[in-house]
Amino acid sequence: MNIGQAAEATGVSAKRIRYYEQVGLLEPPQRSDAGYRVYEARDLHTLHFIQRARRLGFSLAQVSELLALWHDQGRSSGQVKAVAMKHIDELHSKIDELQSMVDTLTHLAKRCDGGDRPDCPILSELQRSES
Amino acid sequence: MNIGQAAEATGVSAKRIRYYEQVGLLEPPQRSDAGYRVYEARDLHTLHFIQRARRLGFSLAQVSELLALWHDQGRSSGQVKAVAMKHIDELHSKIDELQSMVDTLTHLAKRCDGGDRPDCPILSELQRSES
DNA sequence: CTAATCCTTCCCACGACGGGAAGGTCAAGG
DNA sequence: CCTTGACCTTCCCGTCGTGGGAAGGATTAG
Repeated sequence: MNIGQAAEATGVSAKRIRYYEQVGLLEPPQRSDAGYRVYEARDLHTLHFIQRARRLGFSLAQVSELLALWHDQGRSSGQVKAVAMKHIDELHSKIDELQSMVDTLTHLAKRCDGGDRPDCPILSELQRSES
Repeated sequence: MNIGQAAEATGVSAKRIRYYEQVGLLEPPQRSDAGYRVYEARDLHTLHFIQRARRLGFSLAQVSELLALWHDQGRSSGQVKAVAMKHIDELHSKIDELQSMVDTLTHLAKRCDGGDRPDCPILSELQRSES
């Protein structure tokens, strides 16, 4: 199976597959006589795994940890859970940060009439001279 | 006022100030005989403005729009509000995306006992073979 | 035989900076 | 007057996770 077919089968672009190989997430696959990458079923499994972890927002570094744990028969579920919990914390922080931006902006936008006149509390807030 | 003092005064690093100038957010300031950038009060106002807009999560492109509106005497508050509302929408989308990751992960983490045994629903979910 | 479609490696770009090198400038103190 | 240290300048590289595209070889279908 060539890279294009692997991409088709997994929904991971050929570009990304090569990148994952380059950064060490994916084992370098067999090569055909012409130098084409040849993928096996287990490579597709790994790609699916990476794809799902990425959709859950894990960084490639975290995906790398998860892959290592996946392959490690001696892992404990506690190790996996720790990676997940840390990620959940990061997501919560990010959400809180974005939510506070939304709160401030929504408050300002409400006070902005949105008409043709130039007066705008949003700009007033941005140009305020105090901290 | 040199760049270091402007940085000190506004909390925007000298690196960032130069970068904002490079990408056209900030007017190139006067230069001293030796080629040092010399900042005036209005440059500091602009830096404060940029700083606040960045804290609200606007991209530099959006900050650029806001600065243009700020300087445009003929603007309407509706134009400003439109930029803000678009940004609020983007923030909401991002929050929803992150929240759905949190929901999935929290659900999985709850079912993972976190002990020493290797069985882990998080890994099981990631390696699932169906879509 | 040729044309289309694959594949390869390579470099460039994004956004929004930070780090650090190499070199010029300025102010204070000996 | 000279040195030292703190400042400033430009320049290039790295981040993170890709996408785009060029140049060139391989394969396949007609």
